[in-house]
Parts: sequence; structure tokens; C-alpha cells
Amino acid sequence: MKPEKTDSPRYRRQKLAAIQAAASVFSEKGFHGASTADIAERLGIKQGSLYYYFDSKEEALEDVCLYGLQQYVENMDAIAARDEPFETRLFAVISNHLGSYRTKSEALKVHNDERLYLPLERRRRLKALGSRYREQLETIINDGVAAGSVRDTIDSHFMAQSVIGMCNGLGEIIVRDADADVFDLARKCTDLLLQGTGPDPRQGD
Amino acid sequence: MKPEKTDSPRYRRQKLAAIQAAASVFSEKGFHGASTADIAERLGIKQGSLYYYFDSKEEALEDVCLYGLQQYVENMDAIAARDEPFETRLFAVISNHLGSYRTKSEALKVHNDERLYLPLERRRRLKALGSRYREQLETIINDGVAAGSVRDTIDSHFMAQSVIGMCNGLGEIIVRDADADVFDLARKCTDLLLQGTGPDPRQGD
DNA sequence: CCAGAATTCTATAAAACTATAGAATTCTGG
DNA sequence: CCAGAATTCTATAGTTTTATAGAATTCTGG
Repeated sequence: MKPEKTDSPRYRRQKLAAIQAAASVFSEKGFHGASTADIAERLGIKQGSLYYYFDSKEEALEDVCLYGLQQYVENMDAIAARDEPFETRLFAVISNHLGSYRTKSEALKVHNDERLYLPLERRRRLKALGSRYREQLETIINDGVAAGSVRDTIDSHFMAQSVIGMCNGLGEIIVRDADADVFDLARKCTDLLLQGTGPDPRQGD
Repeated sequence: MKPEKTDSPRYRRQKLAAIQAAASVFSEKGFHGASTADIAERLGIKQGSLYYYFDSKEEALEDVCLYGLQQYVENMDAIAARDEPFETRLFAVISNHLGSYRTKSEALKVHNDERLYLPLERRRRLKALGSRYREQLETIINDGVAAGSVRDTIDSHFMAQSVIGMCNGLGEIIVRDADADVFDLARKCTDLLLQGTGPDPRQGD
């Protein structure tokens, strides 16, 4: 018979630690490459005890992905709701994305790389969060077009995907290099997207 | 005792088919999630027979990654060697990158997502190819700065990583959506990088 | 068509892994 | 400090997996 679970503070703390341990191990070895023994060891308990916190390895993956995505998407909601110029909001979006790589890099990486190994049913909530993220970004871009800050030849779906891809690419720098300056990268990235690579037309040549 | 291997045309053909089968299975299930039985089945032989073509599952992964990367890097060499304006070469780079997602998407995806599971020793050649790719791209960007096509405030290392990330993000569109027009995406992507999102300064507002 | 080489098959050893049951230990409130 | 609840441990059943050996089959040149 399974032991009873609770939602005591102690349980909650250890469950969070379990999610973080799983995030760490999954991000290093991948979902299938990691064993439940690896996760338990990182947490400091025995393999079998891990099942007090997760019903299955798959559930652990789902929890890690949700953990990585949640705050990240909530921040996006806040940015999309603000009434600010396009440039400011784009910078906020990129800062949030890159900043998440610093603070929750492991769980976010797991979401990006491993979520497809979840069966469709478990992926539902993740999909909803991810779609919300992309839609909010598209809305911000469309608002930029409406306000005249963005050329109307820009396809917002294409651009949203580009921004996300770019941030994920830069995320690799951030994860690899602990000294990388997130703020500076976000600034450069925003600048590149706004101005392009061409010589600044506002200064003569 | 192991059977003898040859380099007959038949062997070569089947080895290539084996690499493609492995690419297909690895891209779908991931390296650790895929079994040698899965690969053999896709190839139409039995699990044990696969070891006639690979000494180990790891070797199969290495072969797949090299297969995915090779032509892609060679194309980059050709582009970097050409004497063309920055804009033309950037478009060529992006077309090559996105085009590879269409023609060899599976092997390239495997390289991107699974290569880190190879032990360092096996990753050497891949690393060399990948570095060469990034360095060639940085050179192209630096040439662009020298020629005045690119603002000198652009950090070429940063920009190379951004371009690669952006292309990988768009690669997801290409892989997911068989109807996506690679040429059109490459054009939009080049345009975004060159011009940025801002209103075209050459037309009044 | 034959002989030897090349390719594939069958069978299996050895190791690793998930998940469960029930015992043991640790924690908590009274 | 005690009783019951919460947490962790031990042990293991049942799969699955990689890799190898040697037999069987298929191909090839002469």
C-alpha cells in the first residue's frame, strides 16, 4: 500500500527540492538518459523513496516543465498588459526570456528539450502555457505595427518565432558562460531586432 | 568472432541507410529513448544485425551527427570563400541553414539535440566542424563591418550566435510544417536582420 | 553451379531500470 | 515521552536493453 501524502510545509519543501533535483538531472542527461536513482541521489534519498513525491518518472518531467514555464509566462502576461512603447516591451520580453535562463535555466532547458517525450495528455497544460506565450508576443508585435513602430511588412508569427529562437540561442551562451551579462545581451538583442545590422541611418556615413 | 566488414558498394549503401534509419529514430525518440531494436526495425533487419554496421549505439549517434553536419559546413565554407556583398552572403548562410532543415532535418536535429550525450572523445570532430561553422560566420560579419555594411557596434560573436539561434527556431517551423516555404522564410529572416523591425527610413513616414 | 566471402539471423548473457510492497525510522502535537 | 502520522528505507518482481557468438543464409566471381 502507498504511504499517505500530505501538503504540510515539510512535504512542500521537499517536493520543490525533488523538482529541482529532477530538473538538474534531466537537464544534464536528458529524460531517458536519467534514472530515478540519479534524481534520488541528487536529492539525498534512495531511489524507491522518490515515488513518495512522484507517481512516475513521467510525472516528474511534467512537474519540472511546469515549474520552468510558469513564472516565465506570468511575466509575459504582465508585459503584454502594460501600456508602453513597442521598444520598451520588446526589451522587457527579451530580458524576461534571457533572465529565466539564468535563474531557472535547468527547468527551462528541460521544458525546451524534453517536453515532447511526454504523452499528449500530460502535455496539454504545457501547450496551453506555451501558446499563450507566443500569442502574447504576437500581440505585442501587432500593437507595434499599429503604432507605427514596426514596419507592416513584418509577419508577426514569423517574427515571434524568430525572437523565441534567438533568445534560446543566446540562452546557450548564458547557460554555458556564468559570467555572461544578461542585461547586456538583452540590450544587444533588442537593438539588433529594432535596428538591424545596417549602418545607423540617423548618423551620416 | 565478428564477421568481416567490407567497403563494397552494397555495404556502403546499407550503411548509409542505417545512418538514416538511426537519424530518423533518434530524432523522434532521442538517443536514450531509442533502442537499437527500433533502428533495426526501421531498417528492416533484426536488432543484432545492426552491429554489423555500428560497433555501438554511441557510434551510430556519432555517425548520424557527422552526416547531418558535413554538407552543411561545406556549404558554409563555399559561402565564406565567395567575394560577394555582405547582404548576399548573409542570405546564402541563412538559406543554407534553413535548407538543411528541409533536406536533412532529422540528422541535423539529432546533432543539435543529442550530441552532448557523446563522450568528449567522440565529440571532437563534431566540435571542430561546429566551431568552423561559427568562425566562418563571424568572419563574414567582420567583413561586413569592414566593408561598412554592418554597424561597428555589432559584436560578431553575439551576432553569430543570434543568427544560429534564429535559424534553429525557424527550423522548428520548417520541420513541423511541410508546406513552409524555406526561400520565403530565409528572405524574411535576412530582411529582419538587415533592416530590423523599425519603419524603413528610406521611405518617409 | 560452386566456393568462399559477405550479410543477416537466432539465442542469450549480463546489466540496468521502473515501480511496488511492506518494514523501519523520523517527526509532530498533546 | 507517547501515539499516530509522515517520511524514508530495503528488497525485489518484472521488463527492457546492449552487445556478442556462432549458425544460417544470401550474394558474387569464375
